Amino acid sequence: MLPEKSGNIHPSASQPGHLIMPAIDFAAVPLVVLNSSDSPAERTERSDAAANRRRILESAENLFAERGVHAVNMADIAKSAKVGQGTLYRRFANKGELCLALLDTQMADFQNSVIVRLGELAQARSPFLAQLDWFMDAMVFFHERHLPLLCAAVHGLPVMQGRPAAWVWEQLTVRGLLQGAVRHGEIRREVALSLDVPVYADLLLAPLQPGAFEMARHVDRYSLERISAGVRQLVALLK
Amino acid sequence: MLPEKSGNIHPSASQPGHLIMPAIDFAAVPLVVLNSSDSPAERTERSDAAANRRRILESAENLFAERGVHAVNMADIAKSAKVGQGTLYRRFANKGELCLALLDTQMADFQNSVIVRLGELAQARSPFLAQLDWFMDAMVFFHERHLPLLCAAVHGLPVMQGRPAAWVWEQLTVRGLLQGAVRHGEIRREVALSLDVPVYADLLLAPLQPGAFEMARHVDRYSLERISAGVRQLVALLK
DNA sequence: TATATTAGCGGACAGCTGTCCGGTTGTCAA
DNA sequence: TTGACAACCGGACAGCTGTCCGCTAATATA
Repeated sequence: MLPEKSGNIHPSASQPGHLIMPAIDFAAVPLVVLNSSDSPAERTERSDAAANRRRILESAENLFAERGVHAVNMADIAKSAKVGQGTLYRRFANKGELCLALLDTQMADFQNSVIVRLGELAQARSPFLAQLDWFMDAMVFFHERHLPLLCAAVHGLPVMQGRPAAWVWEQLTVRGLLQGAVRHGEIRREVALSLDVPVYADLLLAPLQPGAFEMARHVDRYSLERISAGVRQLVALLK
Repeated sequence: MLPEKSGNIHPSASQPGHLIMPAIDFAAVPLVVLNSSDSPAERTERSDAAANRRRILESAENLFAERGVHAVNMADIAKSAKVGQGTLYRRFANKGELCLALLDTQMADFQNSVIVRLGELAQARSPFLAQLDWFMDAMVFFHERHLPLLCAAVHGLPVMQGRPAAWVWEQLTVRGLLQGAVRHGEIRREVALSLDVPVYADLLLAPLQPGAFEMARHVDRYSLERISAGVRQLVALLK
């Protein structure tokens, strides 16, 4: 009767928890990190279920690489993973969630490189805006690389409830770097006074959203360099 | 045999041609307009087909208003319009195209008000950046008003080929105003030198794309005023 | 008005998505 | 080790989307 007895229905979609979340307070150090995985609150996953989840993700990755994301449907994935459709849908409520789960694993690698690089820049006393400049450039290339999966993810999600974990991380990172720039006086005074940091962070990220990015790349045919330069212009304008 | 004998397969989706396209050269007057409708090249529509199209759009609009866009499917619309499904799909290849067609009619009204207002501002010798500021604000409220339809449109489009006419108009208008600002020296020199007008136009519009806008409104819960202020900040930063 | 041509029409249908439910298997406590 | 319970499994199925194809009706021509 109680609909939410055991928490979320599809715990596994984002369960592996590769993604490392920045801490709440970015003021001093923008990338203090928390690892949300292995949360003791969550019951350990049954071994057969874990094996199935691994096989599903592997199969999906292979099929996507073979035929392209579009040409693969859930039944194909289930068959290739030797799993019933019901089982597949238990773990991933739809194709969008599956894509997001795959993205999470890719994103984890990206995150590591970002953390390393931002750490270096921070140690070299690089301004926050320089760090943000580098980050946005890296993001442009990362989104390009995973554009098909990103598009399939948003398209496959029947209704967007909440922001996927990967995008929360991006958002928090940009906010943190912007906030750092504000506190360190890297932004010209008249702008800093009226700057809405959370909103500006989203304005920086909006062009990288699948819809906008797809349009820019495949309709307007902008090069990655041109897009990156444009986005980083938005950073430079704050100086 | 020849697959494109008679031009496009679904001529009626955007056929009514309410949308008024700006001329190519925005340099002097940003909103010189061309009306693409009643093109003599196109064969006149058969009367029964025209009646059906009108009934389909009416029915869709009513059903959407009654139950919400999500809860209405193509079969409902066909039944309500007293038309077979084959007929419905002949005019609108999918729900997304139907939504875009409905949006076009809404957009036409919006365009008229924009043209009037920008004309007034231009006559009062308002700077281009002031016109752009007003335009972006108006756009925020317009997109808010039609957000469900916009979301359904992009979601219902199986694959995005080309930019919908309505968005081309938005893009050209922003580009035109930006270009005007550049030519009239309204932008500070060091920015103007490196400003990529087409890309910057898309950066201004990206936050209004359904995906980003939906996120800003319903996940981050930013008010319209806050979003508008943020977007207009992007305009102000050029000064 | 008669006829040919062509666009339009609509029901049937195939493929895909996401759900349901009876049966099965792992996990925990005794 | 054993029993009880919860989680898991997977095939069947219902709903929706988009296509196909034979039939109908409007338009052009004589």
